[in-house]
Amino acid sequence: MQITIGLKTLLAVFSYFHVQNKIMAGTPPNEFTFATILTCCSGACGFDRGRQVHSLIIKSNFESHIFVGSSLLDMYAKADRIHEARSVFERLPERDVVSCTAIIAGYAQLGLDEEALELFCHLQREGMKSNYVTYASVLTALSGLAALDQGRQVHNRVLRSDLSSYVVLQNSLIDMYSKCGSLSYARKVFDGMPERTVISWNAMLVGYGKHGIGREVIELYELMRKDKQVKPDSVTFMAVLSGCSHGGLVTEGLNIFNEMITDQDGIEPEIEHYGCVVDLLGRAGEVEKALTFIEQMPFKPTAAIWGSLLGACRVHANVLVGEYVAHRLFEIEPHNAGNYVILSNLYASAGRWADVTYIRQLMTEKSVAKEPGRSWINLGQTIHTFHASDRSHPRREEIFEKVRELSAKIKEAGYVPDLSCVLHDVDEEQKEKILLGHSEKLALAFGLIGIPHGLPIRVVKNLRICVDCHNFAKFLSKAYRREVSLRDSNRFHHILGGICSCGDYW
DNA sequence: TTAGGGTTAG
Repeated sequence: MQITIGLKTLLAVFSYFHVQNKIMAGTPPNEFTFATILTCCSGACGFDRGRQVHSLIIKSNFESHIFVGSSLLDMYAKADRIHEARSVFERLPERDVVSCTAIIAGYAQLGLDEEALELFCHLQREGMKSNYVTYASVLTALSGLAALDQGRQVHNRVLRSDLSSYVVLQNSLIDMYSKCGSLSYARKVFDGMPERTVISWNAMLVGYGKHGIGREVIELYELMRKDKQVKPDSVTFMAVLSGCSHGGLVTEGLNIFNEMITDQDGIEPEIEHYGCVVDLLGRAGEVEKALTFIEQMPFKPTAAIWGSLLGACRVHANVLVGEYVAHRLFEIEPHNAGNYVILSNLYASAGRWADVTYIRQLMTEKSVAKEPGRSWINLGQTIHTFHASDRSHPRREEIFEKVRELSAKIKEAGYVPDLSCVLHDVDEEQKEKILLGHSEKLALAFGLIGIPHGLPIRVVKNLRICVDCHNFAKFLSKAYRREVSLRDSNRFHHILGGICSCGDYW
């Protein structure tokens, strides 16, 4: 990988000077030269060079050439300059499937999913033809949004096109369905595939893992071992180990890790696999064992690994190890608010309020800000997004009324607001008000209003779900006899009858 | 000559 980037950069520099020399020698570069050179300027490191090439392109009057323009906008998109990319796209006198796909993919790859979807729909209305790259790109955006209805529509379009047998597209569909919360559709696509690549298997395994269905992970993995067409790779093991961890299959996970250690498949465990084992041990409450494991592994622990163990310490209320781990984590990630929040929750669970206050002060001192939490819910074709205490929704009065009604009803059933989830230094009444305004609760209340009984309420959150909101959703599912599916930044929580598929560990 | 393919531990 390192070599590839090195070569690419080298090639970019070479091509650049080659072009410059040609110009100086009186041989002007043409559309072929520019389109090629730009593909070597991708990413942040090639951006300066790319911009220089752009000015040459303008001087040579090639900016509106379709191939040159497509590479140019792709170069900007890959350097995280989506506005520049869009403006190149808008200036193109004619568009084709490649230029349209490049800009849609640009938005999707930067996580600007709504913009990607909007543009896809707009260009389709204008008569854009899609090919498999276009569909794969829009499916990525739909996965990010968890927009199941639109995902199914795109699937239907794919089925009506002559692209439906593309393995790549089917892999995208598996991923889209699983990220949109529908494992059964994902499995349908998987089962219907005449041939599968290792990616197809991995996508399905990751799906089961994220949904916490450990048994299916193991069953599918065993099925994969019997399939002579395909061999597991490093990602397969990651998917299986993580699936075991999320699904609570500790022994199975450890066995599979040992199989890797004994090198049965020629795939050496990487730091990520060690990370999965830390998670596996931590989840099982073996926090000290996990710490020893970290100290003995042949890699320097990353923030992800310490983060996993800190999460385990929070769940199992191990303040001693938690404090140690948090400080290792603060050394690596001093500005990640999530870590401070978990340590604060850990202190709160142990009733160490002075330490909770200290963490809050520390966050202020270091000006660590929490990334704003955001939840959304799809109703038909529309995505409704909520921020904390969001009053921008046209049906806000109804929504806030529903949250209050909900809260009162589940309190009767035993729900107690977990005030330790509020880091602001305010009185208890205020804390409860802040908690009730959490974006997940607004989205859940809106789902309860808008989604007919009998259908699951599917909510997506951009961060890890908060402890109080998780508890709230559990009580809601029982009191209103509703199935709740919550996707957070980590995994799915399927909540039914007051019980969550994550086993309260996340 | 242009987009480019899907899966990755907290």
